Amino acid sequence: MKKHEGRKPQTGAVGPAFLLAQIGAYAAMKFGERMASLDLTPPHAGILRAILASEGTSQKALAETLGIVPSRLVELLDELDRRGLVERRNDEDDRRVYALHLTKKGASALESIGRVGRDHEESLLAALTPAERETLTTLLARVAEHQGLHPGVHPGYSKLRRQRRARG
Amino acid sequence: MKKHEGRKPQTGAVGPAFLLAQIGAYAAMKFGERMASLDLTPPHAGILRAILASEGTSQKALAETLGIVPSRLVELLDELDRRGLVERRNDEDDRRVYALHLTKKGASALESIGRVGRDHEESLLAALTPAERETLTTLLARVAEHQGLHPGVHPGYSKLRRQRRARG
DNA sequence: TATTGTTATACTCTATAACTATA
DNA sequence: TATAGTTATAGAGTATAACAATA
Repeated sequence: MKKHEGRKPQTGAVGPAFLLAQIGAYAAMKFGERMASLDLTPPHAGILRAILASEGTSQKALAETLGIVPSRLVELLDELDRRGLVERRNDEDDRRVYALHLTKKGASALESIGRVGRDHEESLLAALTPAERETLTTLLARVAEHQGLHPGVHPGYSKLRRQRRARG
Repeated sequence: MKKHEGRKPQTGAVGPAFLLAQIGAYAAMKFGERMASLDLTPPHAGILRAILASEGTSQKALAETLGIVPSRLVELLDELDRRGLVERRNDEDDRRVYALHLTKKGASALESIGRVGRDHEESLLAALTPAERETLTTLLARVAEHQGLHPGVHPGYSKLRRQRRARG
């Protein structure tokens, strides 16, 4: 059976770069599903984590850290605030800024998020042994670091997806 | 050594699942940038690849394969058609359907996409040795297969991102 | 005059629903 | 009556720009 005709050119659809994009999108989607069970979204999780990491931060600084635009952060915080997971405390020195804090409820939500995240991870990597997961994590961490990705900051597509189509 | 006090709760932001989502989004974004230099988008690349893999397929079948909705495929094909990369040939037997084919120009574009993809991969994995890339690819392929992801089909977020927030 | 947080608005992407022409 | 492809419309998500209060 002549084969050389039907052979497909290598278009990169099966290499590691494609696999990373494919699995990454899948992982994000699955995590979103699990977050929905807590009535939260992945961005909410990132905000709660970031506030824990630097209690008392301002919205400006937090937006900077997460790589999102302040106006968007407002709405996300509105929801967390409304549900009593975060607090916007007035800053005595500068009355323009809010100091962001986690409430008890917020800390507890963060623990639930952690559980959900571990379940998610377990399920996602079910095909691999513990040693293999270790190897994978190490390799991925090196790639992330080399690319200058900030630990714990998901590029929600914020900054970078900028350049659309070149010409019309 | 007491550990339980100062330790930050594990929220899963540094584990492999998060790294996969983070790097995956980054990889998709970077690939999109490179595709823009060809005045194409990642979905266009997927369509060209899929048509090559099954020349003469119908829009319905292609939409099914790619996991996108027919109405969306129309617009993407319109652009590729307008630019002479694909052809919609009339099917003799059933005049409702088009048989999709790659033009010479389309095949050539696909080769450019392949080059772009290899450059992309090289740049993305620059931190790893060839042997490590091999290891990474193998592990990722096993994860993808175990999760039932179709080779070469990016879940553009099509199907799955469905379930929004639970309650309002 | 510059800055923090907010509101109003616009744009992109993608899906659902209504439509046409064939079958 | 059902199906392939198309057009019209709507929704989610995110950004930009204008704004009010404070510095």
